[in-house]
Amino acid sequence: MARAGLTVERVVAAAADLADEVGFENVTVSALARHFGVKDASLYSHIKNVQDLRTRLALLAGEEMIDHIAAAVAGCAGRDALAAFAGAYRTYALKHPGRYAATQIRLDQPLAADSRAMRRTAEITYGMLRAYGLEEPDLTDAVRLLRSTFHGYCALEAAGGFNASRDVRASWDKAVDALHTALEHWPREERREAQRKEKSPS
Amino acid sequence: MARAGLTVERVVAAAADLADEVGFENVTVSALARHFGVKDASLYSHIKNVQDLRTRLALLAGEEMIDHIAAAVAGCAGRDALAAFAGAYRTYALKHPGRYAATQIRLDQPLAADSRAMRRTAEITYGMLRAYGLEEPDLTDAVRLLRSTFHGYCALEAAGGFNASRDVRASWDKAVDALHTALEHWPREERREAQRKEKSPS
DNA sequence: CTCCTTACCTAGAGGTCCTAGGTAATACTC
DNA sequence: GAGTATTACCTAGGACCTCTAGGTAAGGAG
Repeated sequence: MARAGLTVERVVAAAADLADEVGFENVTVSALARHFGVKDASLYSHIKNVQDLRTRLALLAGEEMIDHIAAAVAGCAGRDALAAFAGAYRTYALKHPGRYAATQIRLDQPLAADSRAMRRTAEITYGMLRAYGLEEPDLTDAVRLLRSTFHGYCALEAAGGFNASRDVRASWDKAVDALHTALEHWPREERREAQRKEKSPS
Repeated sequence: MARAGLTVERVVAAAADLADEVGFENVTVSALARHFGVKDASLYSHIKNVQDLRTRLALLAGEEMIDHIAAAVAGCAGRDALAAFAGAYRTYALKHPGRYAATQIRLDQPLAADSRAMRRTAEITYGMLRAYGLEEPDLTDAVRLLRSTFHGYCALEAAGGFNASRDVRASWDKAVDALHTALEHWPREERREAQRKEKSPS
């Protein structure tokens, strides 16, 4: 009986491909075993359990995605960096829906939670935003806004949440423009007070 | 043998509560049957299959959520309406994580896809945005931006995606402020051209 | 060529989804 | 209240999934 030559890396890589094909939630040990022409029990010498497989897949996808984004952002600043980041983010999410879904699961192992990919993502995001001259806590607020919008948009688009009446790519570009505007006119305390006074008599 | 008195409505309602307890993806026919003290096969006279159960749950949650939002937005306009919408959205999503997750699944039945809840949500959202004087296609773009940010933020927050270093509620308020700013300074074609000229010599 | 590691196996328990066909509790009719 | 129709709920069983325990054989190291 010829061996399939399984290793953790090959198993996780195959799981990633499978995730992009059939969806992250449909990545099953059995399906993976079928893909290798092997019994499911055989995979348990390489992975601890399904949870373990998914965590490894999430880490792989996280690394891949931030590499992709970092390459796009390199050498850009300000609005260009934002557009590059956004474009690379959406491209990856749409091209690799299963891997992208994997990046969104909660990693309960605290060791995995601050992986290299996590730290790099934070670095690049905060670095990109420094051009807008924000300071804490506004910087964190802005990061959360960007992450939310990017993730929400890609999740909705991938789930078919947008009807086809308007080009989805065009809306994305507009959203990125709007975020750029929001970052440039970031609401600071004095602005908000002023606006509140302005509208209070109404 | 005393009957449990099952009906479709009771089953779906119990599924909704179960979803909020254990998460939408963990709503299973078996668990639901256990909750009623009944064999799983018995539920299949009330629901077609798991997919059917989830679709019904999604429709229920969608109705509930838009009712909650509509009540909050009633009588507000402009920035207040946006804040009320956002607040009600996030409140519901955090209070009913399972139901909220249900609202995000893809409804493949075209009949269910434009349900009453869907149409009401669209009405209320577009109505809220009319105060900003946008026209198509910018209106659709703005709706997509709001949906994305709201959904993304709640999804990330519910998944524990934000660390506790900064108050999550405060970030949310800032994000809503930023969206308001973005809507007021919505990037129109002439603005973008002007900005492009402005920065092109750099 | 032997030994050791390990890739892969069989067997089996337990959970989930779902169908087919049956029994009994309720509601409806007279 | 007796007979009838409806349906809530049952048992039995197949298919697929996760995961454990313990075994066999393929490959490399000496």
